[in-house]
Amino acid sequence: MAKNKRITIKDIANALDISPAAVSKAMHNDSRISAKTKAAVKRVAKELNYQPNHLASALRKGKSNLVGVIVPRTNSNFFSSVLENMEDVLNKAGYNIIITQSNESFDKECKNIDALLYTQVDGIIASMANETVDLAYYEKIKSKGIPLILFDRGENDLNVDYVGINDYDSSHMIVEHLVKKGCERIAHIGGYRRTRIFNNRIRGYVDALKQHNLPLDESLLMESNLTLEDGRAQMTQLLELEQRPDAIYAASDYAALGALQVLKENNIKVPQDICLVGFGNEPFTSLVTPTISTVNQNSEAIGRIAAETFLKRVNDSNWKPRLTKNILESKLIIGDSSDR
Amino acid sequence: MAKNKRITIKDIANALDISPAAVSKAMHNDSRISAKTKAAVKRVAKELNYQPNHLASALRKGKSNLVGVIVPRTNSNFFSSVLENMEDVLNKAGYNIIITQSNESFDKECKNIDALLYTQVDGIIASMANETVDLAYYEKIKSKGIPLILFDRGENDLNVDYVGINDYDSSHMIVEHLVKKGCERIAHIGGYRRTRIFNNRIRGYVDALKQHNLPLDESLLMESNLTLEDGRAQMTQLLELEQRPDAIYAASDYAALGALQVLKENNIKVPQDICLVGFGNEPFTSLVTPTISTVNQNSEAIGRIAAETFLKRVNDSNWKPRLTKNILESKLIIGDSSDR
DNA sequence: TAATTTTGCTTAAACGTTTAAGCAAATATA
DNA sequence: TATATTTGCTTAAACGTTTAAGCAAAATTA
Repeated sequence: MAKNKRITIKDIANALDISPAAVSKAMHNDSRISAKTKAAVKRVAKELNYQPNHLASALRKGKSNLVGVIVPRTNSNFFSSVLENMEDVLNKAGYNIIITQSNESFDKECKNIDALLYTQVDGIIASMANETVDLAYYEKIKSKGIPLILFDRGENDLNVDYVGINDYDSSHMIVEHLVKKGCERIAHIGGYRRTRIFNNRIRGYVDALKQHNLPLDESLLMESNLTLEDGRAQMTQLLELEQRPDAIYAASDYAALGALQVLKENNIKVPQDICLVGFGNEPFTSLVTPTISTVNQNSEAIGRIAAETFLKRVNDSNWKPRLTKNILESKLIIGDSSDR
Repeated sequence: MAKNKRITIKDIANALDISPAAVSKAMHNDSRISAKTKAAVKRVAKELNYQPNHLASALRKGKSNLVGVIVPRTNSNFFSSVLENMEDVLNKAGYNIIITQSNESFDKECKNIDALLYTQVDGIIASMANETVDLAYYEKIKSKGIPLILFDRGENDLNVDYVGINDYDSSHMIVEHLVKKGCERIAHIGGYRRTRIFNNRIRGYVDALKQHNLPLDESLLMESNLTLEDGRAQMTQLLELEQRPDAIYAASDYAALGALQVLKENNIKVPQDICLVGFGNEPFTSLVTPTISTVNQNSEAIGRIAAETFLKRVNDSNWKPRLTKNILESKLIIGDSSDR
């Protein structure tokens, strides 16, 4: 087997004694090529084990059919499900995706953007790292004139397409659920306000309390990175209060799990003594005892719609980027941790 | 801002009234270009916001500096950790990675391989889908003359580099641990034998029993896909036996968790009545009650070493692929589920 | 001072495609 | 039968880089 010799369109042309142009057209089923030639070309291509060179065609056409995707990390159920659905839609439209992880680091995110632009992707679909505040790198994407679609972790100031759930409403929904269960001192283990989605969750929490005439106790509202350890620390702090909360709403399932561990260690009954709700529908929420109430973020739809939005934009040559929000329904999944 | 006009090396050349070749060389710090010209080129490049075109340089150089990676799915802790470490090593060497998911489907895997070859990746690092038996597509990679590195889920018959842990020894280690805890009827909820790693785990289990003079009871050795549901079903089946097992060794943490749920539902005390060990070190093993004993597969090292192996192969122009196994140490993590 | 080497560029071709333009032969139309 | 149209190709240029080869000017050596 010829190992180093790459088979090109020219080899096929030579074999059939026609021009490379004819081969190219035959491959693309050009109407000006005879059925006979097309068949011959395809036969020889298969015989020689021809593999089209993407680099050459992309260079010539000025289009790579590659879409760059940036996610904080792939290892949550949410992101991997988003990716799977995104890939499905894009593959069917002839695109391949390049997945990169920012690991929540701003630096890494910038490097990823550079690498993707360098690879000449036709567009970028991204969920921003928690750290990211400076938007210059994202502006760089826009200035290249390729579509930029944000999902889950977005930023209004970029004025691009956004796909996500309504965090404000979801928060509202959770508080409402807890109030219905008779809770009156609801604590919120939230994310940092500088991240839009966490800010919205906090706003939803605050407004829902107000609506139900519950006082806002600042000691019950805390910000953190929402890791399991953060959840443990914040819960410990909450238990030290003179007036303990009767419900915990954590803005991530990991933080909720941390809180649950501390509650169990202190022999506090969940949900009898304290109700608990998380956010994100991580698989483990249904695996632990008690199962944790949580919010499904509709990852399938987010992935699909983000991909479809990209396709719409890339096919509309005179689209000018502007803030276009696509807000999807989220769903409260009631587990044992708040079902009393 | 010029939106559609792409800045090329020619624009820089024109601005400075030098040749494009000089610009290219200046960018690459060629020793035959004066420091003055280099500085000017870099200044103008920054001013014009020049972005090198990867497609053109890759085409010309016959090297894309892209590595394709195929994993069953990204959403396990194991694979995302492998990916993170792989990316780290490869980025530092000037490579970017294209991650694709097979979703355990043979069809999808073939499509992924085609897409990667089409994108002209310089090599492929893969962990095979469970479904994959036919190796023709992997042979296709080899026939292109680019390095193919397998990890975790490999296949001896392909005769390429492999990085993974010693599943046989790990199994041995688990059985030994259970025997030490006084278990005598150890069941194995295993994967299908046709997958090499699961076959090795079964062999390790069987041989370890023999070594400890324990009888091999065929009703205690079962094969499945190792999902949570499989774990539940198999555990239920095991409880129906006249002679129940006193220990369960599941070849995946998910199956172990399923088993644990059934045990708890039947008020069987773990580890007092039955010991339980899983495999894979999924995060939830340390989150549930009792924590599940499991095996750490050394994902960081696997990722790093797979990447380094690729670099070695790609830089050695007269390397001929042959079976080269790099077997790493695994580590038993003893949780409450088998610590009695 | 003359010969040699080094420096700093330029020219031109190449990578593998695609595509606009063109042209002869075959076919259809008048 | 003469003209127009369609069919089925070919030619050549282009996409944006890199690089081998070459050449004049400057610097070094003899």
